[in-house]
Amino acid sequence: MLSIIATTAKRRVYGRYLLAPTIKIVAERAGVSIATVSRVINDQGSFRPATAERVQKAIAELNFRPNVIGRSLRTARTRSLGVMLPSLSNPVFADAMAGIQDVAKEAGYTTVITNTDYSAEEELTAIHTLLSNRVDGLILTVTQATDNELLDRLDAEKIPYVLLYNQTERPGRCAVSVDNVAAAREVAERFIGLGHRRAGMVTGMTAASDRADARRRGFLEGLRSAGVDRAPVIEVDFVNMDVTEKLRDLFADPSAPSALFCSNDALAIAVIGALRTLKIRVPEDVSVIGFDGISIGELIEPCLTTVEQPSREMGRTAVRHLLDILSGEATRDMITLPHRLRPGATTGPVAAGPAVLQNPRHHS
Amino acid sequence: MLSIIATTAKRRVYGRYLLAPTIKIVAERAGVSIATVSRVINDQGSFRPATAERVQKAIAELNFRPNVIGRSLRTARTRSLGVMLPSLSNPVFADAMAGIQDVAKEAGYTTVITNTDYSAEEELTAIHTLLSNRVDGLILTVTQATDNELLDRLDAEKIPYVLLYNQTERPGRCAVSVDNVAAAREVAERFIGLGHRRAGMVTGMTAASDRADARRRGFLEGLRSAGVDRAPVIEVDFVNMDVTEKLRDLFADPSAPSALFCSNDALAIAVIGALRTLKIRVPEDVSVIGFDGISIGELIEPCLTTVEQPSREMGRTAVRHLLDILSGEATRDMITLPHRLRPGATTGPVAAGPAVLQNPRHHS
DNA sequence: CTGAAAGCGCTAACAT
DNA sequence: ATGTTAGCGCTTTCAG
Repeated sequence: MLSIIATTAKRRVYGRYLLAPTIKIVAERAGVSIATVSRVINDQGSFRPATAERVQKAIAELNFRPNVIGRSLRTARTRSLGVMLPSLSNPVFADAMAGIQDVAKEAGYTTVITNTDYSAEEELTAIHTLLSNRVDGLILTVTQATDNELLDRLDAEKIPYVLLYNQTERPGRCAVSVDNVAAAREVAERFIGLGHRRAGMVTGMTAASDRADARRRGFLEGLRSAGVDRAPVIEVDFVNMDVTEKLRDLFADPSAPSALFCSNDALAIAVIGALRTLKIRVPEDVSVIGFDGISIGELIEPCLTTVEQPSREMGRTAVRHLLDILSGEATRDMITLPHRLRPGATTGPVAAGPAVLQNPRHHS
Repeated sequence: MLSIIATTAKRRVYGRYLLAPTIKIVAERAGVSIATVSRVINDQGSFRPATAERVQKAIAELNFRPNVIGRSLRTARTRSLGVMLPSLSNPVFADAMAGIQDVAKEAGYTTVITNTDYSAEEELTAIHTLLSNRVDGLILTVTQATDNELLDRLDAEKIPYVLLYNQTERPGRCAVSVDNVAAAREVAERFIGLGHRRAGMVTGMTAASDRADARRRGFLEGLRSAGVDRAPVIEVDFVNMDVTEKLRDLFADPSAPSALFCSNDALAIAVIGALRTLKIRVPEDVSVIGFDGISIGELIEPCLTTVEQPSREMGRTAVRHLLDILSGEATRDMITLPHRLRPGATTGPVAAGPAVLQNPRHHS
């Protein structure tokens, strides 16, 4: 099966593919031992400049690239990081990934990436894959960080990881996020400040996102502090996009909200689109605030009011923290980065009359 | 330095980290040889069901994950694919990456990802990294695919790769893309059909993108076929965003274009923003067409007219093709996927009067 | 059906 | 300053 035909020492063939030169080939060509080649490659130990030169020459001529597989097997380190994110289609995660790469590349680490499509089940297989590949550490966004068997197992096995976007009070479980609860509270305060008394929330499946849940809690808390005790919260599965129907039902009610907080920007944009379909004007009839601060939000019309989180910087921070942990230089703690309520044009004062649909089912 | 303390056979420690169990530990626990464990893991060769059961039990109890590093070293295959893209911040590449992952994951391949920030120099180091990691194949978007030493070297070393987005006539250099020239020609025809005679193009650095160059050629060709021989082409470095100044100069001319083709959507969106700053209305004063079909385009106001390319499907196709090549089942050829001129609201008939700035420098 | 053993490419301890 | 050698975890002949 494995047909390695050594035509010459330099051109080894595996099936139809050329096999890359090894350290041994380099050693032969340079007339030194493989140990010396290794020393030169890694610039450690001692060797004469002249020797190094011969080795470098052989390396260049052979187009030799050290096989990190061999190195990893020997050193029990791969200099690679495993990244698990829900999706790359949502710019908030793509931006975070860009930040992750910024720092990882800089530090000489490779990134292996997996996505879960927001499924807790996929998380299991994704992590399994990453760990089979013996990544040195993990950057993870999980559906739920507080009661999570998977994370418990990582803890038990002492596998270094940093959560990204997730927020948890579990001691020793380190994460990089904004303060979702506080941010959502500010959103409520903003609505109240604009005179809204009937405010609601549209959230993705809270079961699939502890962030969404934290934002809901903060929002309701904020409303409550202002004496608003009841607020409709609708959960939409925006993969299947039943947003319009859910909103149609919501606004059929005469006491429908005059302000909507959406648990993320992608959702907010979908909501604004749905409201347009329902002939409900933003912000004249209903104010909308999103969460994430993806750059699209600034480009749509009207420009989206949102809670901005520094996604790229969060990615960078997560890797820095992970690398600190790997080098034993860090205590495992939570890092909270500052958010910012970014003003836009989807928010305004309460409308004179209610935004209720007269005959909801008749609107297309 | 390397302090492996074997407290028991099951809990080996490296520094402060637990070392994962090996096939040898599993073998001891199951009372078989490592060869048998290997057979069971890979379900090949023959073994008694009862034996397999004991092995599986040991695997489960130890939470054993086969070390793919060891496997890769032995088999000279990693079941990983290297992906090199200019950036993940541009949704067009993030979408392609999502497609890449769809198929790679399905086929049991891991993806290692690197980005080049549109720099040809970074391409060298990125590929070096990927190849040092001995990925089985590469998916690449390069600045320039036709005269490219790097690709020549990959060819010489018989390293399997598939280009994505790049389009080249070089035989044997396989790539997945749309027909950029034809698509751009259609854009010109559309403008002509709307009555535009003065059409221009805004393009990213063509040196950094053979796609941009192909689109420019097709566009000019299309105009020429309609008897329009001169068209301004302005190149902008949209990383540094000098778009507004460049456009201000362009529209200072009384014979300024009434239609602009932008070489990609991110640029088109920036151009529309800049035009707004300059008080030039889209589409009343100037029509705009982009390229890519990123989903943001449909959300901005006015909704962007653009050439849609099936990014996610392109990513999927690239991986499928690469896997075919890896298994020797494919000829190395180009795959052209269909594009589609997606209608939007940024295009309209020629305005009555010219869109020339009266006193350009005085506009903010 | 199972085990013993070689060896993938590399690093690092130990010689010299 | 350099060479020799063991062995990282695994697959795969080759024996039995």
